[in-house]
Amino acid sequence: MGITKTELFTEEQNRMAQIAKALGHPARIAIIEHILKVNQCICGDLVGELPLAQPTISQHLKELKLAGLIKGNIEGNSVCYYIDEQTFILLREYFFNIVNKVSNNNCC
Amino acid sequence: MGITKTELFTEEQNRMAQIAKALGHPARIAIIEHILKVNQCICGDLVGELPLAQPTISQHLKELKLAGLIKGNIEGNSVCYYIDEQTFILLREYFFNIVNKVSNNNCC
DNA sequence: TTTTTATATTGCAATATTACTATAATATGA
DNA sequence: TCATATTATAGTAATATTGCAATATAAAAA
Repeated sequence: MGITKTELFTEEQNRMAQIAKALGHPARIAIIEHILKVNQCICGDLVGELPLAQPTISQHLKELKLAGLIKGNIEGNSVCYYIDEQTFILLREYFFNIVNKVSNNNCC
Repeated sequence: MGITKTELFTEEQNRMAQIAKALGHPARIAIIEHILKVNQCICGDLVGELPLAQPTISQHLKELKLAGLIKGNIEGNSVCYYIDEQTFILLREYFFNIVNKVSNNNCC
């Protein structure tokens, strides 16, 4: 099939999966980490930084943006990409709560 | 192509992408959340809990285990799955650091 | 206006993922 | 031993992802 049965899960579960999926590629992790390092950047910077073709990087940026991990501001003929802090706060909280919960458990 | 060029990225980037990818499906998020709720469970519990067939759930469990998000102990003829805390601590730290870094930035 | 610069989109081929049925493997209980 | 219970694996079909070349779009510079 190859199709995910999203209708069978909660909105929150689908949202978290969407975010995680967007981070589920090393190029997209590398993009996030580069933006973190330089604060903000344009697609061309990443083309110089990563060993991938421009259309490939543009596509990865699109997916990161769609999942809400980055935002883009048009500045002249280029686009300034930067981190969407809110989404990473959500991730921080999510895993903070999980670790908290697990620490209180005793297991098999 | 459909093939990820893992050799072009660092070990850490590939590792983080691997973990995120494993969480990038609502069924696997649902599995993690169910294990968190009941502390530990066997595959059969999840078959009763999620609207997916047994082999599908078994496959998802395998991927979660491979990525190091859960562990499994054989107990008789069933397998007891539970959260691998260390990996979630890694995730907590990763996003904690990102939010910290972003908060200190001022952006476009 | 024409050219250059920067990014996005389209179309494609190779590969990966998802979910299932059927079946295998393994341990437990009668 | 034979049947049952539990999980895993193999095989398959439908769909998604990845990465690129070619091209389109749009703003800036000449």
